[in-house]
Parts: sequence; C-alpha cells; structure tokens
Amino acid sequence: MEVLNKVYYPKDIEKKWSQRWEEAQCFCAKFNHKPAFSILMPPPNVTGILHMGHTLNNVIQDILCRWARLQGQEVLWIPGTDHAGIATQSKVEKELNKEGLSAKSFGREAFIRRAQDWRNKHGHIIYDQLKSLGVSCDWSRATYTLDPQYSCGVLTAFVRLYESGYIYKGKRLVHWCPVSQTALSDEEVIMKTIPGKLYTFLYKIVEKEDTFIPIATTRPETIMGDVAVAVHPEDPRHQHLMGLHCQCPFTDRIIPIIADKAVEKDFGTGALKITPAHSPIDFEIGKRHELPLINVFNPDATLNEHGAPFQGMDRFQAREAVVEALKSKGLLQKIEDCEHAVGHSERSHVPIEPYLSEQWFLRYPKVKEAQQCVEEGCIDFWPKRWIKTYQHWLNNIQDWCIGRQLWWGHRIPVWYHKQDPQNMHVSVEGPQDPENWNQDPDVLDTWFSAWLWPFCTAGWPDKEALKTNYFDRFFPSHTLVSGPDILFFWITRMIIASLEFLEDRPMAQRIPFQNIYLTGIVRDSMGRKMSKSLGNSPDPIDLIRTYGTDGVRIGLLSIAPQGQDIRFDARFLTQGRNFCTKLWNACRFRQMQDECVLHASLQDFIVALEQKPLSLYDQHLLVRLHATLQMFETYLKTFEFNAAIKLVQQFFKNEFCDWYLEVLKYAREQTIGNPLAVQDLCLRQVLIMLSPFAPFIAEELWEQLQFGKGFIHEAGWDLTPLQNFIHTFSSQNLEQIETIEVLRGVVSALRSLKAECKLSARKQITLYACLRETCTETFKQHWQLIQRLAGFQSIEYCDASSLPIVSAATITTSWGTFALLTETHNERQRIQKDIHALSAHIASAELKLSNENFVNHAPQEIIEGVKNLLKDNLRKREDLQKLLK
RNA sequence: GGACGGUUAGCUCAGUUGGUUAGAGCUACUGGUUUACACCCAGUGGGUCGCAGGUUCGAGUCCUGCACCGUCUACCA
Repeated sequence: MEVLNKVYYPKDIEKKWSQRWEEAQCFCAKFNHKPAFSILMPPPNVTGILHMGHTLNNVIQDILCRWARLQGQEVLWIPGTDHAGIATQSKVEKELNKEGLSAKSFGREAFIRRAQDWRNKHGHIIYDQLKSLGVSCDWSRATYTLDPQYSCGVLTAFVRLYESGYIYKGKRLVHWCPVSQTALSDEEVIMKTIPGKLYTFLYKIVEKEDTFIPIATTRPETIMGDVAVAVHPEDPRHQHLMGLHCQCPFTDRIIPIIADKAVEKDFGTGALKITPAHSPIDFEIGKRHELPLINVFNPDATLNEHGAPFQGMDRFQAREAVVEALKSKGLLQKIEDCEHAVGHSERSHVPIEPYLSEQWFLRYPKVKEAQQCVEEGCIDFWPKRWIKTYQHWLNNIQDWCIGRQLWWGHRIPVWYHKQDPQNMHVSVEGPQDPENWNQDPDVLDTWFSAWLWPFCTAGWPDKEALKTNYFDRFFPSHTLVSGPDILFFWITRMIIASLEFLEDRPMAQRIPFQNIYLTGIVRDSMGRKMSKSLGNSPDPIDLIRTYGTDGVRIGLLSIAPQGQDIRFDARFLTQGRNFCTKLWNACRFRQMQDECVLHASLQDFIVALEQKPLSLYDQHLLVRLHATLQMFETYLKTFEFNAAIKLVQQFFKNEFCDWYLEVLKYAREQTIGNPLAVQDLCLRQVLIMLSPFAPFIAEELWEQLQFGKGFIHEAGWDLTPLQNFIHTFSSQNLEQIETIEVLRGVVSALRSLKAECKLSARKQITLYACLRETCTETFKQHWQLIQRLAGFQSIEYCDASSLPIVSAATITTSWGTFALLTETHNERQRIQKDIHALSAHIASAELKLSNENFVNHAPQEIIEGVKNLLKDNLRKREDLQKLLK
C-alpha cells in the first residue's frame, strides 16, 4: 500500500486544505438546528501587518471555534478590518509628502479618494496573513468599518445618543496631538515618567519695591499665558503677598496673587503660576476665580501672537529661549532636575498638549448596567483578576472626546445653517436642502465605530439585515479574546454600546459576549515588549515558513499560560514542528503495518476493537487514553490551552509512542492483543484533540488514515460509546491494568542500572532477580517484554543470600532486587548511599507516625499512605542490607 | 500615590480544597540507533520553592511584613 512521505512538508498540505475548506464553505455559518456559537474577531487595522499578538489571539479564537464545531455547534466567526483613522491618515499623508504634495493642498475629497485607493491596494494583506494562520472564520461575512451599511450604523448611533442627550459639544481642555493636529481621548494618551527640569523664576511684586515671589514651573514656554499666581491659603510663607499683584514677564500684564486650596504647599516654592489654557489644574483654578484664558500656541504647538516675543518658535525652542531671557534679567533663581509624568500621543509618540478647543463629547450611558452585568456573572473574565480593573475604570469614567480633526473616518452627522450657525441639523441622511448648510468638518474617533462591532457586523440598525444574518441566534457571542491593552478602548465600550442599543432585551441577551479572555503580552526572550524600533518582533509569516503553521500554533500555545505574559523564543516552535513530524511518522508507521480501512464512526472503531481479545497493554493504554480525553475536555472548558496541548503531547509521546508502540513491536511478534485497532482508536482521538490546535496536519492524517468520511471537525466529540466500551473490561481488571505502571517503572530501573554500569542498552547479559513472593508471577508474565525492552540475554532467579553481591550492580524496586555481574567498583558504597537516603525517608515517616498530634488529626488515608510508604521503604532497605552481608 | 501580577532546577514554566519522597519541557552530560521518527530513543545531573516572621500535627500552597521585577492607573506646577 502507499505510505506517507518520510518527512512532513507543511506547505503543500496547508495550501491544499485551505482550498478544500473554502470550496466546501466549511466555515460559513448556516441556519440550522445546531446550537449556535459565535466569536467576534477584534478587527485589525487596515494599515496593519500581522504580529505575534495577532497570531496568539487569533489562534486562540480559532481553537475555540474549531472546538465548538467538533462538539456539533454551528459556528459564526466574523473577520473584519478597522479603518484606523489616525494611523491610515498619517500613512497616506506620508505617501503624499514623498511625492512633494501636502494633504492640505490636496483637499478633502481628493485625499479621501487617495486613502480609499490605498485601502483597496493594501487592505487584503492582513486578511491573507490571517488566512495563513489557518483561521476558520467566515470570510463571506468580512466587514470593514467604512462599509456603507456599517457606516449607517455608526451615524445612527451618533444621532440616537445626541437625541437622548448623551452627546454634546463643549469648549474645554482636551489632549491635543500637535503632530496629527487632532484631539485625542484620554485612552490615547500614554503617561510616561521622564526626566525634566524644574525652573524657579522670580515674579516682581507690583505693589512693593524690590520684592519678588518665586514660582516653580516645568513649562516656562507658557509664561506668556499666565493670568495669576496662586498660593495655598494657609501657606505662612506667602501670607503677606495675597491679594497683591505681580508682573507677568514678557507682557505688560499685571496679574493677581490668589489663594486656592488646589496648590500644594510643599511642592516647589508653594507658588504656582496659573495658565488656564495650558494645564488642567490651572483650568479648574481659573474657572473658580473667573480668570481669562490666554492660549499661546498654534495647533502645531508653535507659539502664536500671544507668545510674543517668541512667536513662531517651536514649544521646546521657546522653553530654552524663555529661560535664557529670564536668566539674563536675573529672574532665574534655580534649575533643578525633576522626574515628571508627561502625556504622550499613542500614535505619534510626541508629548501631547492640554489644548483649549471646542469638541464633541459623549457622556457614557449604561455605566451602572455595565458594572452590574459583570457583578451578576453575565460576563465572566479570564483570568478573573481583570474584573477589578474593569470596575475601577467604570467607577472613574470620564466623558469621551469623540471628535477628531481628521478627514479619514465617519464624518460627524451635524450640519450648521449657513445663515444661522446656531441652527443645527443632526441626522443620518443630512438636511433636505444641503446647499444651505455646512457639515461639521470633524470625523468620529475610530473607536466610536469599533464599539458597535458586536451588532453593526450583523447590519444593525436594519431589521431585515439582522434577520438574514441570524443575529438573534448568534448573539451574544461566546468569548472575546484580546490583549488587555484594549480593555477600555474597545471591550468595555462594546459592553456599554450593546447595553444601550439593544434595549428591548433582557440583560443576558444584551451583553455582547459571555466571556472575556485576556491574553498576555508576547515579549521577546529577554522579556522586552516586541516593538518595531527594537527590531525584536519576528514576522509570523517567516515563522510559518520555517516551522509550518501547525508547528507555530502548537509551539506558541504551549508556552502561553492563561493570562500570563509570554517569553517568546523560536526554539519553542521547534518543539511544535518536531511534534508534527513525530505525529506524521507514527501514522506512517501505522500504515506500514497494515492496510487502513475506512471507519465511518467511533462505533466502527469499537467494533474493530471487539474482534480480538485485548492484551493488558492494550487495556492499559485505552484507560489512559480515556483519562486524557476527559482531562482535555476540562482544560478547554476553562481556557487552559497550554495545559490541554501539553496533555495531548504527553499522552502521544510518552504513553503512545515511547511505551505502547515499543511494546507493540514485541506484541505483534507474539500475536497478542489487538494492536491495530488500539492504534487506530488512539490515533483517531489524538488527531481529534489536536485538530483545533493543529488543523492542517490533523485534517491531512485524518484523510490519509481514512478515519472518517468527512472533515475532521465533523467527527463529533461524544465519549460515551468509548466510555462504555472501556467499562466492559476495566471494571473487573483495574488492578492488573495498573500493574503496567509498575512494569514501566521496573523497565526504567533496569535500563538505568545498565546505563550506570556503562553497559550499552543492547548489551545482552544475564539478569539476576531476587523477587518478592507476591510479585513473582506478575514478573514472569512480563519477563519476555522486559527482556526485550531493557536488553537481557537471560535471567537467573535466586534468593537474597545467593545474589552475587560484591562484584555486582544492584537495584531495588517494589518487585524485588535485581543485579548484574559487572566490573563495578564502589558498589558497596553505592548501596550504602541508597540505604542512607532510604533511612532519611524512613525516619521522617516514623517521626510522623509517632507524633500523637499527627495520628489524631490527619485524615485516615494520609496516615495509611505514610504507613504504606514506610513499609515499602523498610523492605527495600532490608533487601539492600542483606546484600551488604 | 493607588491597584494588580510575578519571584520554584542553568532557561521557560506546572504545582487544584494545606497532606505521602516538589514535577515537566528545553539546555548540559552519558550512552544507543532493532519494524516509524536524529525534527529519534534510553539514561544522568541539577531545587533550603525571593527574604523574615506567623498559623497548623503538617506550608511551595494560608496570614503578616519586606525586597526585587513587571503591568495598569492617577498624577504637582
């Protein structure tokens, strides 16, 4: 018969199955009577390229989907991409700049066309990369956040929130990115603690000759925007100055010295310059004291006319210049080093400015409900500890600045009348007479579209679309899988949006997902975050080329404990690849033994098992297989993927290959048991367990070995027939089956004995055995196998006194003592060492048992356990002591 | 400043409700290759479980304090 290639070549096989799955539309969700299961794929940016984080996330989602399919559920997994406002806009701007053009000169319409072109050209890259990971999502339902229907949902959400009073326009300090020149939300600002300087300047008191007040600041460039100096009302140092005025440097402004409790007495000089247009605290103080707002910056953070005499300078240049100027006037008292936290733009990495502007804000609806649904357990977190973080954020939630001064995105559906700009029109369709209106120039934050993902992907608010997409069947989804970095950006907001917009349902039907699984961060082998600038982020596509998709998936998952950061090292992928090869070869070995015939169902396998009586080795393996299957199921239910994959690997390698197949080579010669049927069943179940993790190789071998008529994911996961079958023999025979474990221990001990004597494993010599009476029969029953596995020519049974002692190496097991004739020195010493070790264990056990407290308090089974162990050790020691005599 | 996570073998990590002599994998070292697989097999070595106390008959596991590493979060010019 035809046998597999000697080596597994993933590339062709992956291509073949990707095509076959797609042709058969395996992963398109259908309407049927199966239980429904769905997952929301976090949409990557259209500008994105696949990184290790995506790889981990999507593989986990794929495992959940494939596992659900195995269990007979109908699975919907919608993929998609996000238009990524700032990221895409800056990418296109850069491209234009290269051509010597600027976005502004290009104009809004032309720019958007250009961005669309860009998306059409590059949008498929991330999809192709995802496909090569083997993800089983429904590509026919792929959604893009700027699709017309999706956009309609976004605008509808805006209009509804506006109408119910949650969206409003306000003039206040926002986080301003001087590079992208747009406002940002709180979440897009990253606080970094950086070293800076704290300058102390002297402001001249107007009312008193030659008197100064020292003020401390880290931002001298905003001095021209000062409108007051504030001190703490109870600060003794400045009592005499309160109510007086001082001169604002570089301007002719006379500014008051005011008292406000927000000033920290102990920081700096205790006197704070108040620049309400450039600092949130100052803004609040300014409001309380009705101070004017003076903005000294242009949108790009160069100084404007209020910043004279430094107009036109960049903010950092201006800082130097101001310091120099005041120094030359003798008004600089000191410069100190100081660490302080400065907000940085998440995208362009520059320090953000608190900047006064008019923006759209959202006051979050349904905050209480969002907390409640987690408290009540409608939504569960994995790992649980994230619940605290989630609740903490909701407790401190701030209004969301949703407007962005960009062109790329959903334009805000608000129009201002040309004659009367106070007259606003807010609707999805826009006004009837557009010629009389100007639309708001801003677009919405990208996350304002992403937070609608759970239902806009199904066509919300269009009721017909929701129906044709079986929304009610597949909502809520089962699990959201993501990194914790977008817990607030996206996950929490999706919960709020779903609670708000699906209002006519009970809470359990309004939440977007039942579980939130937060993965760890993939770091490099030194524990650093992966980043472009460090160049420590491997390209998953390269890794797939080297290790195969399944190798990458297995390797990555086996080092990803639940919610813990991952230290990535390619050598783990080597393990994954090696495992695939091993699996491949075990199947090849099966083919070499005998023809494989088509088995259509699990029942067929069991029928095959019943054709011949099973050996003890067969029975033992089947019992182990069953235990493995049950454990596997538990692990997947509790999202312990790394434990699950390790379990399968361990069963397959240690129990199946290294033990059973070696036994089988002997058993076949002896024609005992039913090794073919046992192998078939084990391989079948191993492939099934592996299929969510390593879908390509599993599918290929499933076909090669003819384990079913259809795809492997149609195999089903009902263990009952197997359980019943195993019960037929294991119930009366369990004790005997368990002796196989001891047998393995004895074989291992004998191998070790030979190795220690520097004898080759194949060296055929005589084994001297001094067996315990109760074990003699069992030992003899397995002797031929032991002989073969450990390599002995013959055996001589003897009692302890006749064992050849001094010139022999010995080992003692629970079945008895074994010895080899060899030129070993120090054998006595070795035995003494063993006796010594045993004595320590014996002493500890005896101490325990003589402790009344222990005997009175400890549970019976623990005491029994200690007693048995003591007995066993005592006997072993006795055996050894006999040898020395 | 607050919250959370981590600290167990050279490395990466398991270790359930406290309970028998703390386990894997990788690496290292030794040896082997018979009916699959050198992307293989067998064997060996290696740990006062971060530190200091406490509770208990019994602590890697529970409690208290400390140290170090990391993440998030709020920030004072």
